[in-house]
Amino acid sequence: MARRKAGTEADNQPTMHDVARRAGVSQMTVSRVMRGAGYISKDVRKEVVKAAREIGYVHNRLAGGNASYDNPLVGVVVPTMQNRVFTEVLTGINETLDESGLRPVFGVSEYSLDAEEALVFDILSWRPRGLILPGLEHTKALRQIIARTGVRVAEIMDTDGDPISSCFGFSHRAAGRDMAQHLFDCGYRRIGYAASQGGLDLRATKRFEAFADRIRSAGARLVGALTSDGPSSMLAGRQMTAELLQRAERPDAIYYANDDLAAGGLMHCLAEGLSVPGDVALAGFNGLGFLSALPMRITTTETPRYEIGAAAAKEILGSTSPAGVTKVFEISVSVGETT
Amino acid sequence: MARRKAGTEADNQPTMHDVARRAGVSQMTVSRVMRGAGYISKDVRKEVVKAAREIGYVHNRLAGGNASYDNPLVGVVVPTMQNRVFTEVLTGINETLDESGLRPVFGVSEYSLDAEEALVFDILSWRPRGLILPGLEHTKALRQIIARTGVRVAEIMDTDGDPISSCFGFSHRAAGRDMAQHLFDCGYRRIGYAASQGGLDLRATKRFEAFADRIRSAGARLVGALTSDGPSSMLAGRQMTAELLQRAERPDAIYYANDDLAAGGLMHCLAEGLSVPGDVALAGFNGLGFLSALPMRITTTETPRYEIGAAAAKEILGSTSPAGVTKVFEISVSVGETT
DNA sequence: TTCTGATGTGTTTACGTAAACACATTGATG
DNA sequence: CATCAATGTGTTTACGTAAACACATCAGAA
Repeated sequence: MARRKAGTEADNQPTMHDVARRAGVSQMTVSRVMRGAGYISKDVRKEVVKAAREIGYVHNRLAGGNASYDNPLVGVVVPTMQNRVFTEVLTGINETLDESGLRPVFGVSEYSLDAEEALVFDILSWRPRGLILPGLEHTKALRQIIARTGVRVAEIMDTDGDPISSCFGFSHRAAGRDMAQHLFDCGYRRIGYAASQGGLDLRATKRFEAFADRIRSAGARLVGALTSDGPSSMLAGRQMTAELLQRAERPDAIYYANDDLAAGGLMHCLAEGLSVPGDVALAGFNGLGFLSALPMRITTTETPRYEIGAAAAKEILGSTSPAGVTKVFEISVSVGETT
Repeated sequence: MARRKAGTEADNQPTMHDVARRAGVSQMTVSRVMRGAGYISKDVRKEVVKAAREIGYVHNRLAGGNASYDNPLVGVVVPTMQNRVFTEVLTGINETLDESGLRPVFGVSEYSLDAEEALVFDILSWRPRGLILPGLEHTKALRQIIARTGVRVAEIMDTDGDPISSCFGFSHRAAGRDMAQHLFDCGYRRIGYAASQGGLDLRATKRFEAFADRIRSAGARLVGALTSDGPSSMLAGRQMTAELLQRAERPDAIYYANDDLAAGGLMHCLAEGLSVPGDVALAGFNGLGFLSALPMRITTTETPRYEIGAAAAKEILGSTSPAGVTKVFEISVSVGETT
């Protein structure tokens, strides 16, 4: 039987040797069975599996894992868990990794690049097979350590910038510009804007900058831009909408940093008896599924969250493409209609 | 310099020995600095940190990790990522673990106990410090392996059942019963019910059973119970509500398995011009924050998602309490009012 | 028939860290 | 002033797995 630090009571976990002894084979054979690698005869495999089950052996990846560097962990950093967008990305990542027996180790950066750096240093200590990071902006130290360790990295959600190696996303500048154009084309001229996260969301900022540029160059006016602190929520959207609509120069359309805020805006309108888009048009971002359940539709930009997560995960587990893959996903403005 | 499997090109990651050589100390001293354990003088610490930074060394937990069994990984299984409830639980878990330098490795079971079993076997191969599992129902094999390995386990969300060791949650039967009583006390007598996940959500089922019992024993009638497949969503809630309200015996109150479904019901009512709770009362479950942004309030049961996650995480990292902790959190029916 | 490559199993050793133990040095305590 | 505990650092060794290599056996090809 395997022993462990003297005195650690009944903490003697079985090892491959124990399984091997019981099955009458060598430890190496057990290792091959556990990993499903190499040639193993049906009979031996059955014996080994049976022996392992009988003594309650669980494969220990920490052990040899440091001698062989093929570690089925993938580090994943997301900016927040409060936004459905990232849970959908995570779902795409998780399902794709699952198929290949990889497992995500994750951290939440709360939109802080310094926190992201600390997270990545920590996660790298697990020698992950790859890293999935949000956005293209990172600290210098983070870029350095990634270059030094040579870990495979997939950046996601954004393509406006300089990727470390591969990235999967779309252009937020284009998204902002297109929405501005769309609102202008629909005849709106006094535009409001509402965001959250206190401006830490760099991709939302990119959208807004491109949006504002186009609004102005087209000849419309940005009549108010609010940013709330903290995570985005319907409530924050509702409150900012109320504030925007009380202004002297009242907007005829409002662009929100995301659908949650926009839906909150819609709730304000419902509560106040305002018609959408008659009294004020609302535009969100992401195209989350719950929009289709609302009593009125709002305009939004459809983004492929699940697909981005899945593509990034595939990149990590792929043996192909050493570096330099940039996949730009299609996004499309979907025009809301009142039901 | 450290070498690695011959021929693996520039894949020679530095080791503690390299750092030690550069800093003029022993490998063990580097180990102590990296872990922040043992006694280290300020000067030596500074030298070591500097040397590590210079050569780009990242601590490798896989290596010695198998000799010492104090592994800062915690396995976390959630039934779904589609429901805000679990992302809030995850947030509580993550933030609490973060403070102690632990990291979650997670898996999604999709409400399947067999999938949960497979996930746990996989996660156990990382020799996690502990395991956080949803609910009290698990496969026999899972219970066995947990007993065999002696891994610390915290079950969460539910207290109606027989915990493996410690559990953190509340009684779903009580929640269902209380809501039934509340609706009865308010005078509702024809009650509808709507759920999702095709009945796989065992905790929702417990709520419903206790709810239905009380409804009947109190003398009201359950006039319809619908269950949609797939994850819960506002859209599913809206559709089921439409269906329930078309029935011959039209419900005067509807209980939903969660707030998303209930909010969908509210959207149906808004779209149809029905007054809530005048024409039909709606009751959800969880008390999610977005309810406060809706133009009308619905009744719900407040559950402490974040707190449950945080408590479970604390239990895992606590050296106290070898086993047998059951913490039942308060839940409360919060009555909706029309704004 | 002999050779060859696929199949199946064992032996030896490396992996990089951390525990265990040993041993200075220092400052405070009695 | 001797003793002791706290502080600081080094040496040796264990951890459990998987790579590398070795060596059978066997079927089909040459």
